[in-house]
Amino acid sequence: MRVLRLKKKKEISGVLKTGRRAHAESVTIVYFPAKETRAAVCVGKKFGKSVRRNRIKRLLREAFRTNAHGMKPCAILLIPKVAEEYSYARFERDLRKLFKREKLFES
RNA sequence: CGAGCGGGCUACGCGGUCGCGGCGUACCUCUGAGUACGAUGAGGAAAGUCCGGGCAUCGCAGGGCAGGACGCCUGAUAACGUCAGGUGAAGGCGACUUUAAGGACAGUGCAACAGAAAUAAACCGCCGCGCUUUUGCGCGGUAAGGAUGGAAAGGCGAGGUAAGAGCUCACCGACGGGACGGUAACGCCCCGUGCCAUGUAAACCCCGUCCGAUGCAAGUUUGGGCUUCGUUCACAUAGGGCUGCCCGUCCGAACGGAGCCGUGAAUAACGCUUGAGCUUAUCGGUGACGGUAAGCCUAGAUAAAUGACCGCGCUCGACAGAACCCGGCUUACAGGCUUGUCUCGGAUC
RNA sequence: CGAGGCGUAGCGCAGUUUGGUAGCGCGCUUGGUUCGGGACCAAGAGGUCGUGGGUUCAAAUCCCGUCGCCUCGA
Repeated sequence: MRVLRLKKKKEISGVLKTGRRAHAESVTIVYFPAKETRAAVCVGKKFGKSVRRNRIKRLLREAFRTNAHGMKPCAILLIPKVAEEYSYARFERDLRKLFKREKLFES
């Protein structure tokens, strides 16, 4: 399935204001119920140079994409935490944990 | 064999599954977009933004001052602060490397401390004369020696002298003139001048050359109509425009606020990738580079696309991600491959 | 994309224009004063001048490169 992206600044700041937060070891999510599932990844300058930032975005995006099946539709922000090392396995594990805890799966 | 020097190339590869950007074709359609297939999709530095240009706009912008950049010569180039070939200088046994390398009789400034003296001369010395004659004092000559300093009046040897001194001579250096070679920087040879005068222009400056400003968030198109108010100006003055200023020149209109309806508004499209383009061959040139022919089309996103997992191989993979586009410079970088009538040392024939 | 500024002792700043000695305040150490502490007085320590080159006899200062931080404009 295709994951829609969350683009507009208004929408993002809206989610940040009114959304619900949940934290894990490697990532924080902020979400708000919506008509369709739309996601955005936030990686600022503090994470390093562009190659490093791109790497984080790709890992996180991929982890979200492969685990977003059967989710309740919502607008969601994915915010990684600053760390020495980033791996796909850790992002995937933490995202699954968060989705379960917040009961975002429909079934 | 060892140690070097110079140049060039490359930047993990292959296969499978899932996924992303734009493109083409086909299909469906609720006109929002979607589905399938196909080919395609980051770099040598994409980086830093240090230079140069294209392109765009500012009413095509002429002159002067100010300001900035550059600075051996010749060439290459669209242009350059870049590159190539040379000259001089410095370093290295050498291959070779480095070089902001115009001007200090146009002027101004600075040279701390030390030292007698820093652009001007005599502290200790040395020598002569006079006095005294144990020491020494005075006058004069001198710049060889000592001491200070980054720098002390060309260097070194010989002659010469009371002691000395380019005072004289040879060699080297400097300056001036001439011949020859070279497009030139300059080289080399000959002759002359005993050489009245330091360093610093990455101090101000002088000379020569060049520079209009702003930058793709440039800019173009679409999206709007009505009412009302205000400011400046149309003889001159004044006002306005692309830079700090002045002169010249151009303009007849330009700008701003409020309300109503309408409204996607850091929005959509264009700019946006065919270009001083790339590859191969060949010709000219020492070379940078240029000419000709054939072939090729090779990212174009806009919160921003290259990833994840599995398998195999090896040397176990560095620095690092296009954002208008080119030419350079600078900086970062695991390694691997390759090359030379190249250099030095050792051994052997 | 473009423009500008800063980096000096543990902290906050002078010194850079015009090159020769790095200084001020707070803090620190030692001594004095006090019954003791504070305040005060006296003495002292402490700086690769962000970093790598260059110019110069000599560089915190002049020039070039580079690193980090901050601010501003579109």
